[in-house]
Amino acid sequence: MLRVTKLTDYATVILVALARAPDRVHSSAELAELARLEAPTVAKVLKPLAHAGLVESFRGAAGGYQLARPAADIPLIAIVKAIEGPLGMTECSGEHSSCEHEPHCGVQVHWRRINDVIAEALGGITLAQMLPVPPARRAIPLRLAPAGG
Amino acid sequence: MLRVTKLTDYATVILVALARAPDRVHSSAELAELARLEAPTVAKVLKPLAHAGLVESFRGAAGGYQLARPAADIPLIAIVKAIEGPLGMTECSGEHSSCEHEPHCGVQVHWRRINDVIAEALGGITLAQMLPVPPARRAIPLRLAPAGG
DNA sequence: GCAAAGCGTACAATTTCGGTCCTGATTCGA
DNA sequence: TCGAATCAGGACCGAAATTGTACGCTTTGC
Repeated sequence: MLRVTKLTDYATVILVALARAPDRVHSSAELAELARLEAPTVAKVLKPLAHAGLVESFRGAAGGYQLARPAADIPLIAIVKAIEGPLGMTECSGEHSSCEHEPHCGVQVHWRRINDVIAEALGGITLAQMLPVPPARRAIPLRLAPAGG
Repeated sequence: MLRVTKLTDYATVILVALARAPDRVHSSAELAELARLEAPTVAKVLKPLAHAGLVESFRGAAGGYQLARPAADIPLIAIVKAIEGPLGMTECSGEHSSCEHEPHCGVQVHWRRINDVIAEALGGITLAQMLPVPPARRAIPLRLAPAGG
């Protein structure tokens, strides 16, 4: 387990589709086709993404969505946070804990550090690194290190 | 979100309690008191922990549980796996994926790598690091400052 | 004014999680 | 041998989150 939700998974697929044509505006219906997902589901995912400022939305006829920033400037942690809210490995590792066991728990401070470790790991991966590699360049090993290295 | 379940959280608390007296056998009722949890819940957590070989169980009267290994040899990833099963950030990042979108998904290979990064992060933390005070130095009063580096 | 497209909300179905209980199996002591 | 203590394994139920869908409203372009 320890998994992200399907919505977060979908979000990455949709954002990858957007990142492959960053200059165009895609309607949610078009994105649904590209990502092979149901249109209402795509719309549902795009809303929090727009709220978080990861994509830009254009209303009205010929409207749609577009990446708000270059894919290399969108870390994975931002996507996860946009869909699932702030990272919190346990009840008490978030901002304000409501755990009654806190006084005699003794592990919450450690979970907070683990939280940071995970966040750091997710922050080191950008959307650009999720893009499919062109077949001609597939021989180059994938790396999780920040882009530019 | 991206959180572990409460059961996993409980498991760390219970294991910490065991680690503070590694030589003694604790009944589940005793552990429930130490961890301030309900006895049935503690029993439920201990079962998969014993299955995973993290704790040793002794049946019969005067039976109970004991750490199977030193706390320093129990990485956090083992606890998470024992309670929640194999790590899988997404549907398709596990061993065998059942995701129908896989052919045109293009991100599953990246999620697998992310999976590894998280596993590595969780593997670098041991139960010993979750202890409030090293057992050997229990006589020393609790201090907020780091103990000598 | 009309159509296209996003926005917001609400709702039902499914799954998972959290917690409890019950019935056996095993070991120790009288 | 009998009984008590304790773990083992499973079943069960309620609560919550996830998932997917639908409806009505607002904005924009022609």
